[in-house]
Amino acid sequence: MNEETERREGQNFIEAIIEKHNKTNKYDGKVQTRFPPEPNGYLHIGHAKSININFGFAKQYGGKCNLRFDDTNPSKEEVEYVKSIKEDVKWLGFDWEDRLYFASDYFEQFHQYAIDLIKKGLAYVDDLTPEQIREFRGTLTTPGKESPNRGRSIEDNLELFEKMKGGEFANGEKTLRAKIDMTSPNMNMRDPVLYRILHESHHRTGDKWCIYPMYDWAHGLEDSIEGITHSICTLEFEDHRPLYDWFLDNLGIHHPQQIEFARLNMTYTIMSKRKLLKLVEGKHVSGWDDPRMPTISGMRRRGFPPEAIREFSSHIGVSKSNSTVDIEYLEFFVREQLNRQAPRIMAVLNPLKIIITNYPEDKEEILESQINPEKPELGLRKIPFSRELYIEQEDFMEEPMKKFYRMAPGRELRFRNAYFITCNEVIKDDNGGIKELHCTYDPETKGGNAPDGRKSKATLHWVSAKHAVRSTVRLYKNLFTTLNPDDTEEGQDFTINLNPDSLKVLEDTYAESGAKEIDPGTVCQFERLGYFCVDIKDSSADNLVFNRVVTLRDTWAKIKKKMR
RNA sequence: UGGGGUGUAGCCAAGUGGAAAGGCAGUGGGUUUUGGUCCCGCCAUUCGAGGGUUCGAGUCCUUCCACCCCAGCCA
Repeated sequence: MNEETERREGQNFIEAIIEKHNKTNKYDGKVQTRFPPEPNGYLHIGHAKSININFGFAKQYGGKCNLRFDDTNPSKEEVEYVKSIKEDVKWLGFDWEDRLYFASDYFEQFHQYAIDLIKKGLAYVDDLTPEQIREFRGTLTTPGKESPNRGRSIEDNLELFEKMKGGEFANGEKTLRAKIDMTSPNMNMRDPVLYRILHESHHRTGDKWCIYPMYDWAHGLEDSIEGITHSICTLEFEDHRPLYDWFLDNLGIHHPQQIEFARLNMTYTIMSKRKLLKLVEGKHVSGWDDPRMPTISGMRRRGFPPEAIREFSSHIGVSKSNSTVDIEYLEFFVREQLNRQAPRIMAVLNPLKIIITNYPEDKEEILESQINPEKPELGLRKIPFSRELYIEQEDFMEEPMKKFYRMAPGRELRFRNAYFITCNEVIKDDNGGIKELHCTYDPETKGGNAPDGRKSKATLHWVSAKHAVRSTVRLYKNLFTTLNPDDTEEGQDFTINLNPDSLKVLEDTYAESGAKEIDPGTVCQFERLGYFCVDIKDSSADNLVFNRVVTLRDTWAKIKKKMR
């Protein structure tokens, strides 16, 4: 086996490349990466994968990762996006320290490099219209034709380029193009445009420029200027690599290695910024940070911990195969993290009233329970108990089905942290609906244990009616009903697959009194139900609003489903 | 019918000629004051398909098939 390409098990292909470079000293053992978003939208979970890869490899190999805004197109980019991107990267737990860069900071250098290329006879000013350029480019199977302007003298090109820069031409009137090969089977090599004229002001450079560099021209230069060693991007740029290399080789400047990996796709999720924008503008969601959005800000608001997103990102791996990760895999990491960190409380989403007929009307007790059984060191919380309680409607069946071992007439079972309680009577309303349950408690079982060793088949959560905090709970489901929202009939668009039930709001819910103390943005576990996050925008002291992050794993739901 | 990529379990993904890692999902059991957590067991005689080389092939050669990307003055 070749020493230099030897691979460690469990290693991904990028690590193999980096370690090979380190061994051969291609970059003096250095690793310098960058995360290069265009500020034209909010970051989403797919970007999180890229962020994790770029910052992760830098850290893993003792290098650094820059945050660089690739702001070469003034017509699409906005400061609002710059702000949100910085916030999101930071929240995810990554630090670019003092290395915050903008492509627009390099415009002057790009311009110089363009002049170098012209002087080398490798770039020319073209007068062709956009339509003509397209015609001359040829097709996938037929070669292109050279522009009649391709043979202009270096002097003419220099002069015309200067005039382009000076604003003497209208938008689209001229371009600067590289002189490569109009017959290349790689379309990117058919004299790509380096500069276009855009009389528009830029969010950072204002009206200083009216010519703006194209991605292919700018990106390698940005990487080169910053001393990037490994320029990691997504698969669709694979056939841009020859061009990336061409520019850097012909300029004779520092030449990073471009490496392409497969972007993240997830089931029931749309990942294109353009489409996410459409959801926002079409008011299908409340904004970029709607908790149903796959954006970082949406997930943050939903209550996904950054640790979970990082763990997810590193567990999905890095490869070149186009894959779609099951959204449940993300939820697994969310649960795993939240189980560790979330304080527990009890809350009832669909209340059913219980009256403990043998419990004195005016009596109240303060019971105790662990804040988080995974972290006993956190201690106990206090929970009030009284004669009237609420339990979950789902936890009672008048005629219990097989394997249902929650509450039913005549049954005794444990109310969590409280008492063994027996259901004696079902009180109905005029329509025959269940109004309330009359029960009795066993005072000997305080805390939830029977001194005689009696067992309970189930343990229910409950809330004291008089102490409970009435709150709003928002239940979220997948935003789309289809595995791949882009799968649509001819003439339809992905919004047809929007899930009408992706948001359900419950106004009549009751949480343990301690819920009032929970800070916005904090996630707690509603025992037996799931994880809920106090909404950072809409929650207030007099109206608590919870977002459901994810449910708990629900074995009972599976059993029910199987029996049907 | 040009060029560039990718095919290993339901979903991710290691494996780079010498006994098919791991995670998720699923499934069976144990513990449990959350039908949660945790713990243990099971879950690919086969790697897109065929042919070839080899003592030996997921790995090498070859033919074929499927899927993704490219014809912006977007990134």
